[in-house]
Amino acid sequence: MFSLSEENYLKAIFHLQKHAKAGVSTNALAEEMQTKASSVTDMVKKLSDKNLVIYKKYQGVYLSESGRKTALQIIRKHRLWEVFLVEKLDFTWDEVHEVAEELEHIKSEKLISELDKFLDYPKRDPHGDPIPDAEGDFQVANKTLLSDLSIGETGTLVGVKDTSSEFLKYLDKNKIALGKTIEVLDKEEFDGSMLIRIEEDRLRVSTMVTNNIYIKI
Amino acid sequence: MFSLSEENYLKAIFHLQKHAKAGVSTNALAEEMQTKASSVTDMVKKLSDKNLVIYKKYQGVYLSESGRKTALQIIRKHRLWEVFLVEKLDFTWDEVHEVAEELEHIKSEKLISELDKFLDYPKRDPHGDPIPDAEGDFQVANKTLLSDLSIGETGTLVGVKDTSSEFLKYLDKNKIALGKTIEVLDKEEFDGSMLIRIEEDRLRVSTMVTNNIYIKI
DNA sequence: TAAAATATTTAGATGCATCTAATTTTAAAC
DNA sequence: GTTTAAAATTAGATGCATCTAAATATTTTA
Repeated sequence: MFSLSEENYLKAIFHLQKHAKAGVSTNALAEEMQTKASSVTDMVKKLSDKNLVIYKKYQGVYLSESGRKTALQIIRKHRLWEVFLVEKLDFTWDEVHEVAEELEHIKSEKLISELDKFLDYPKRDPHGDPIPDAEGDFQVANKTLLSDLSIGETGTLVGVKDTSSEFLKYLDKNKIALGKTIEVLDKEEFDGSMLIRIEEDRLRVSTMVTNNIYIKI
Repeated sequence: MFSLSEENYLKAIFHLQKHAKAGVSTNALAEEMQTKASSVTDMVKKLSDKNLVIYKKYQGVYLSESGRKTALQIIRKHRLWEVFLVEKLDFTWDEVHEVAEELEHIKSEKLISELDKFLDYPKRDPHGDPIPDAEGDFQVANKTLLSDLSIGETGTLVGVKDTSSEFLKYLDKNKIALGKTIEVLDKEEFDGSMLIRIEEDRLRVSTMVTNNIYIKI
């Protein structure tokens, strides 16, 4: 069907498209894919020939409907494998990404539908991100960044924005985990840092942290 | 570490080496890999440069110790994934091969050791083939081809040689499965076909069948 | 053992994904 | 609104795995 590289580009465009107002720029894609702008141009042309993206020279790139569908299927696979690794193989949430990056490219409809069933149709991956269903539909959670809460507000931790190993290990160390209740006790005007309560614990966290934690109020 | 193609060549050489008395020939490898002899020569040179095989022009190719180890690790992964697919994801034994061909190339030590644990350290795959351990050691079963049994002899079905979907479906249809007891009731001198008893059932089978079933007496 | 047949290797080309260096287009600054 | 800076594209090259066609070894056959 599609090559490894093509699938990775589609995924990258999908992720960048969410945050961008206009089309995804060549440079942004090059940064995301850890490659050169000229390589991006080449690949984007190929994806355009296959009608996976809409591309006009110098105007950035957009996913087509079929490109979006394909990207969502890859993301579905990635997140299902992450659930498998954590729930069945005792991986920690900071260890799953790399391996899932490989597993997501295995081509078998049956494999994924059976895996989904085996995991009992999970709705979210270990980082709180929604898992698209076979049709590509998924719940868009109404979530807020912790940094946007005011003093006195309380919510549940439903996801993380930064999924780097370093950040996740920091969270583990401080017993900050999905599903826990967080209350904002104080907020420092100067640097935006917060004093928060997580269940029984109190903790001061910087904006590096509060900007990467999603809360549902 | 090694490319997809390199890994597949190592595996192919390993399988052909078992049956061959001398080195594996270029043509045999080309046949196994579904490619041209010239492509084989190129790849074999590359593997030789990496000390994975021993190769002298026109003399065939042998796995080196490190090549053998690598091949066994790939086979280990392939067979563990097959067990997973059958036992956890409800695949049938004729459906697993293709998917396992892809899964076997995922690169993660932890993934495989955890999978092994999750499956409770299986010793054989769904076709009865032994699963090498992390060191590459595996049990060599004392098994005989069904075609080598004489009238009156009884044994247990411990493996299949042909793992094609067609053959496995034929076995399923006739309720011939791993672990079942088989008795040779009669053998036709003319064409080698046999009348066998499998548990309660009686069945006449051709040499196409008896040459592809392994029995432990 | 010389000729014929078969097997294997070499030489040169292709497609894919990538790169560097040079060019062109667009956006920003003055 | 030119000029300058930044972004994007093109042209041409590289490495990998493969191919075809031609050349060379080896094995078989007469």
